[in-house]
Amino acid sequence: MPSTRRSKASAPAARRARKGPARRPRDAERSRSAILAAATAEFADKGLGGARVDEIARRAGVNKALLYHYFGSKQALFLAVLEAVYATIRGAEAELDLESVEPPEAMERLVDFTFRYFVEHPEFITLLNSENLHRARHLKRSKRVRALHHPLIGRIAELLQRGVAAGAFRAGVDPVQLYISIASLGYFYLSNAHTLGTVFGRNLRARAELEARRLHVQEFVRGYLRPEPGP
Amino acid sequence: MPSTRRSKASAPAARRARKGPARRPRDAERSRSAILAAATAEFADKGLGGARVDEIARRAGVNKALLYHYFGSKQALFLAVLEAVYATIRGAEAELDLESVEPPEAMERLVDFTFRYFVEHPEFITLLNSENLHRARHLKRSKRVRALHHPLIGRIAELLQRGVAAGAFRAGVDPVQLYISIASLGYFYLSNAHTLGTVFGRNLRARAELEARRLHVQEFVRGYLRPEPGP
Amino acid sequence: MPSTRRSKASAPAARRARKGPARRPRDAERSRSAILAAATAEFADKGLGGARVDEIARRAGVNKALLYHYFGSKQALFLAVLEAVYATIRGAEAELDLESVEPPEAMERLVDFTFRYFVEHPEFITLLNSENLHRARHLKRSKRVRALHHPLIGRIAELLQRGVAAGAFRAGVDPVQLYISIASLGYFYLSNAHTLGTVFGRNLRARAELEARRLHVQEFVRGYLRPEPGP
Amino acid sequence: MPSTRRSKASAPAARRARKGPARRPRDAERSRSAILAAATAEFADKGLGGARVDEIARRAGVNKALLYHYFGSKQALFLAVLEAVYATIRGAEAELDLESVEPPEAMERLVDFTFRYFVEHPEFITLLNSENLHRARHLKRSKRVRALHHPLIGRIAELLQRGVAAGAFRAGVDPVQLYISIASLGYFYLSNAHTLGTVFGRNLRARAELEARRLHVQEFVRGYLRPEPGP
DNA sequence: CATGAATGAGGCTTCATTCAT
DNA sequence: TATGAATGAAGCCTCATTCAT
Repeated sequence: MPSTRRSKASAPAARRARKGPARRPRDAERSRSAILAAATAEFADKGLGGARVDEIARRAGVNKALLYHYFGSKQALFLAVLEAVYATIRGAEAELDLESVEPPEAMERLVDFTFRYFVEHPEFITLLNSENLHRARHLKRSKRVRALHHPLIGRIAELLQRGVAAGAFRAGVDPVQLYISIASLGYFYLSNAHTLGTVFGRNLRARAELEARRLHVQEFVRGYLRPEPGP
Repeated sequence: MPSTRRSKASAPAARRARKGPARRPRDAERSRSAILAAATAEFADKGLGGARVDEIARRAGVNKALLYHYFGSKQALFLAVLEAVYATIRGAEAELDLESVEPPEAMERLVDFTFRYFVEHPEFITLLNSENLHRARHLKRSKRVRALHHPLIGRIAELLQRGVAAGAFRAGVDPVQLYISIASLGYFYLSNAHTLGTVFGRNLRARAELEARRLHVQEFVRGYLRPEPGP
Repeated sequence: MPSTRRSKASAPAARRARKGPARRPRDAERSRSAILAAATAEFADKGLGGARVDEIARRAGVNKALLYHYFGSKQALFLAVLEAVYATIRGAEAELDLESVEPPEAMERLVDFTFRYFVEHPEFITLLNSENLHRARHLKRSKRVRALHHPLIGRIAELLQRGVAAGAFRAGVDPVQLYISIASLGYFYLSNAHTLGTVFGRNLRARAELEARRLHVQEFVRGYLRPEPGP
Repeated sequence: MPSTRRSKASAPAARRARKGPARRPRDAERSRSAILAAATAEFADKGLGGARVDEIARRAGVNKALLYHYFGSKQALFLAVLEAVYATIRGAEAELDLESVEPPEAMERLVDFTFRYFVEHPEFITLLNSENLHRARHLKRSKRVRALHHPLIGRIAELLQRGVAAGAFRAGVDPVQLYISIASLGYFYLSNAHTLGTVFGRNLRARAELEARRLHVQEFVRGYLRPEPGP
């Protein structure tokens, strides 16, 4: 019949004969997370457009069809990846315990965490760049993501208040602007490390360069937040 | 396309008759720059991977084969675009005349120029992001680009020196780090405006938001550069 | 670059080396009609769903991409085929010259033409069945097709009038109903020849059976059109 | 699906305890007929090629694997559907009791039944069209189906004889041809209602149109069967 | 200089079917 | 009896690139 698929043949025997603990154990949860991990890597490496569904399935060790079974489409998978990486960074951030130390140290912690997180999670940067190229089309469909960011701004606002009250920080700083600036100083450096490194003739991902940058960023934020000298 | 085509058979004859060997000496240049402009727009809009050669040719009003005739490949065209946008921004920067004003004002000019340039040239941001996704593979092949950046750093270094000497700036600031930071504060805000806007629930490209950001960046840089209070 | 295609290699030399008059002579019109012919055959053979674009391109001797270049999509190609077959049958019908003979003979001509056309153009039947399975979705988009059918009904109406006036036909016959009935008697027999042949144990496409059916249809229509006997 | 599933673990135990070896003796039958009903609807809606096994299982509220357990393949299921619909129409036909009324009325009943059955069972038409597209490949494998049609022709032959004897019908009519014609006049009208409706600009499935067609068909058959006027 | 015709090589997605429990 | 997990084999469509004129 023309419009129907032909039947298959072999392969199951071969699979059964493999070694030990059965490679694909019909564990739905494991398959799902393998796909998500593979997709994160692939999307981070090549962007949404450049990523290949074939490659994601291969990396995950599953059939392409299973990927569609679980996630529906390449784009839906991309959104799932975005939600996952956002949840991860915000989750780690939430454990910083900024409330229990003095404002200057708390701020230093936040700056350090942010910079180091970007260094250690380059996928975060490429994924967000890809999403921005697409004008946040996917993220806008997500309800989970916005909820993740309210607490972050709340904590920064509180930290600023404490610092002002203690005479450690200048007054009048918008917490959203500040957070964006803190992120900027690390994000842009890393996101654009290849072009900046090329035009300035430096390897910005070298260990010493990274450390120098981290200190510069710390000093930059600290310097800005210094209170105005009294009259 | 209609506007760039001449009527069927008459024009070429007229052309050939004009003045000897130079055949249509202007049209070649015009086609070339039309392609470049179209490519800039298309690459900026969709990234390198997402851009379509068909679409570039269509926007330029020329045949696809002509595009290949002039540029050889999509990637070579992309590099030509990158070189062009770098040349443009560095050229504009060079006209800032930072040397003829006091250091604080010169710095303010530089910060303002950088921020406004990014706002007014969104293509610059997307193109660089695309090139970074590809690990600056194209730019590394370019000899012209590195040469463009030497003067920039030199001028910033000189400006810092003048400022320190005048007691207006803190000492010990690396001009490369500073330039990267100045760029960061605008670039990241704009490059990630879609995702940031989504997660923070603000339209970061609104006129008022842009102005607020510009002032924040100015203050951020100024605050950081303040000299340490004397003992 | 991940998101771009790799370059090709050979093949053109092989093509040039082939025999005589260059198989693909860059003749747009010829390619178009080859595709249309191949598509007609393939759609007729397997239906819209069962037809394979690959197979159509193969039958037409062109690349699949060219097919998309000319027709846009499988469905648009299907509509082009439908329009072509409708135009063909209505065109042939228009040449019947029903006006110049006596009504009974004219009617006989029309019935004969219709039956024979279906016999000789089995693709017409399968294509229409396919389109009906899809609820005429494609045809509804066509503006050309409706215009083709106005004249047909007009001519049948006129023929009926002439026949009634001459005392040869009964009065009060709706030309649309009549046309549908004439078509029915051949169409259904042929469209369902496989199942009818199976359940009745007869080969309905055998020459003798076809001839018997044709005569039956002629007699059926003639019998129905006989005027009521006077009181 | 929810309504066909029992609560998690309790039900099976209760079942097993019921009365020895018969485990859930009714559910098997119920699943089977649910699948058949779902398949009938899906095949009728989309044709054999367009129907989706997933969708059939979903409509039936069972797992796809169960469908394969019962029917073996999509094609075998299609044949089961065909056999079922043939059995249904022939069964209904058998109850017409044509023998107990005068020939003209009996014929009218047959024509009416046939027309109305097609109107009320559109699935019958699409299923047969699909099977004919596939050249009756499935039906040919069925032994049950041919047996269903012998009686039908026998009864029509008998009816014709009675009618001729009574002077109500013309002589020399082949019962198979007549049956095919009766079916034609309704089947084609309905099978091709979408394309005919489109090209003639009428909604042939509107109630009034259907009634007009039914009367036309009645009159068409009656008119044809009128005896020739005596000399 | 310029073009329309043509194509090979994928890319995303779907689907009938089987496996392990 | 019944299921959720898994897959090989296409199917439609796109795209960078080349050819012939």
